[in-house]
Amino acid sequence: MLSNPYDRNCPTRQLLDRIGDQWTVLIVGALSAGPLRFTEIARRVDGISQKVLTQTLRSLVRDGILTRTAYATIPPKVEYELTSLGRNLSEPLDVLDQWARRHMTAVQEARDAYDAEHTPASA
Amino acid sequence: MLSNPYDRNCPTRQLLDRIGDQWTVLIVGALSAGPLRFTEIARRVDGISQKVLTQTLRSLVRDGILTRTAYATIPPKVEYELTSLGRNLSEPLDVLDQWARRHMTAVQEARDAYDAEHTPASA
DNA sequence: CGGTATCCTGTAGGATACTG
DNA sequence: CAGTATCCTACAGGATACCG
Repeated sequence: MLSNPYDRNCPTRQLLDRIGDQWTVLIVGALSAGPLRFTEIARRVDGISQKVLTQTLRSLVRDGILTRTAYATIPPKVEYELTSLGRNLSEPLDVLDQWARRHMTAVQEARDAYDAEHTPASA
Repeated sequence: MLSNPYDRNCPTRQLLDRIGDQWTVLIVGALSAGPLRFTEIARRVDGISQKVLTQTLRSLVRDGILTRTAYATIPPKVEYELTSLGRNLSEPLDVLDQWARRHMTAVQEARDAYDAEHTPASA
C-alpha cells in the first residue's frame, strides 16, 4: 500500500508526474550508457520533437536528474549526463521493466478478451 | 538499462502508459485494501471527475487489473475489486514509492536550487 | 446509485522558421 | 550545433444535465 497517495504532495505522485511521461524514461535510458550530446539524444529517442526534447532536458536538469555542460566551442557542444540521483533512478525503472516483461502479455490477453467480448459480434 | 525502450511496443512503455496517469495509481491504491463501490472510490480518490473515474475504471477492467461486479438491486450496486494481476501490481508501485520517499526531497532541493539560480535576482 | 451524453476549455506537443 | 519563437491542432478532462 502506498503511503498517502491522496495527498497531492505524496512523493510517489510527484515521482509519477516526473517519470510518467514517456520521454523522461527514454532519455534517462539513453543516457544510462554514458553522456550524450543534444543531437545524439534526439537521434536515439526517435520521434521526439526538438521542442519537447529541450523542455524535458531542462526540467530533468532542474530536478537534479542530469547535468548540462556547454562547451564554448564553434560549433557549440552540449553534453548531458546522469547525476548519481539520475543513475539510481534506473533501479525502480528496472523493477517496472521486470514487472512489465512478466505481466504485460497477461494485460494484452485481457484486452483482447475484453474487446472480443465487447465487440458487437459484427456480421 | 531497459530492454528496448525505443520500441513503441516495449512492455515498459506500455506499462507506463497504463500507470503513468495518476488516477490509475490512486484507484489501485484505494482498492488494495479490498473491494469498493463506485461512489466509495470517488470519495477516496478526491478530485477525480465522474467521467474520468468511469473511463479509468473501464480501462482497468479491460486490462485485467480489476473486476466489475454489478448487483441488480435497487438502487444499483457495483463493486470493483483488484484481480490477482492488479494485486501484484502493487509490488513495482511499492518500489516506486520507496524510491520516491528516499529521493524526492533531493529532487525538491535540486528544484529549489535551480529556481534560485535561474530567478533573475528580483529587486 | 452508477452511470451516459454533450459541450467547452486548457494545454501538451508537433511543424516550421529563425539565431548565437 | 543547440537551441528559441511562433503558430496551430488534437484531445484529455472538467462541468453540467439527464437516464435505467
